[in-house]
Amino acid sequence: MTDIIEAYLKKVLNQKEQVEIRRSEIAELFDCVPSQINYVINTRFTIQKGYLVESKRGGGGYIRIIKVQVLDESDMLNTMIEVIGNSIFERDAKSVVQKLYDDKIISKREAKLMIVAMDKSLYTGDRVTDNRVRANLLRSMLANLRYEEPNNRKAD
Amino acid sequence: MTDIIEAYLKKVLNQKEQVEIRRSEIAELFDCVPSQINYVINTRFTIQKGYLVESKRGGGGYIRIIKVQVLDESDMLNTMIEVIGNSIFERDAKSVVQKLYDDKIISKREAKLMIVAMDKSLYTGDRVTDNRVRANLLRSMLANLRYEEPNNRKAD
DNA sequence: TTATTATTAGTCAAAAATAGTCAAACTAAT
DNA sequence: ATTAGTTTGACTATTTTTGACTAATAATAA
Repeated sequence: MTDIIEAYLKKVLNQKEQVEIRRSEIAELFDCVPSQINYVINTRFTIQKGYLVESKRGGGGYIRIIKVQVLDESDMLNTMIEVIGNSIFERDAKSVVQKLYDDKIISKREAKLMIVAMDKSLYTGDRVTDNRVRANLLRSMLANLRYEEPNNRKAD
Repeated sequence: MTDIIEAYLKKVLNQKEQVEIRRSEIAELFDCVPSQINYVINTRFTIQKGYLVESKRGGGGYIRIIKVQVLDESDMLNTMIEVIGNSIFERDAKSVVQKLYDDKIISKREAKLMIVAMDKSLYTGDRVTDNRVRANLLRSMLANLRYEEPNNRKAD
């Protein structure tokens, strides 16, 4: 069943850059429970496989799958994400950003944006919490740099 | 329905600086309850998205939506820093970043970096703390942009 | 001028309409 | 037999829609 739904979605994505579905409709179409759709998406449309997923709940809700291009620097970024782990000092975080800039993975403006966001003074004041939140932020930002969206995609 | 009404109002605002409506008329036009109009305005025409709303009750009452005019980039950044204040929700923070992107003050990559950094899931889990830290981060990042040379983007 | 009524818009919370999570049960592959 | 992958459904979270009630202003009557 997962394979069938995956194939269906990929067929659509072969024609278009993105596909937008209503979860319950697809579930009905393939006669399965709605959460099956989440399973398909979580296992087959991951960022590693080159897909980005957005969704909205409530009236007019949807799930949108977008094909993205995984960039060359992805491997290096993954390595850095691992190095960051779940806690990082301000000093080390700034070094990571500096390295990205030195390696020309990010622009100067991007580097400065990221560096100011690593500053201790912005956080809670609790060292353990702060290092953890900082790591979360930095990892998320790096993860975001791994891919590029098609530029004709519908704005949200 | 919300999306349809939003699109309608934005279309009018594309031609003019402001739009003035009679709540009951628009509700009738789209066949919805009047308070739906308030919902659209409260969620789609916020100050974070660059709109001001004025209204009057009673005979001849109206709702007026005004596009906020800012002079230049630095002015816009200062305005947004004020709007952020010392606490901001994820949703509103993302609106602010989106607005800066729409106005071409930041690039798409910069916008994405900032938007992922606003995500609730990265913080402590305590709402009050998180909104405060998020505001600190966003204000710092915007303040930083004031002193940078404008980015030289090609085509995003 | 003051009080009353009519005409608007605003607020808030309940209900409805979505999607997400998680773990137990099931199935297939080794 | 064991393990990994899949299916299912109960429960949760988010967003929109709806309507009863409230508040403000204008128009009218006293």
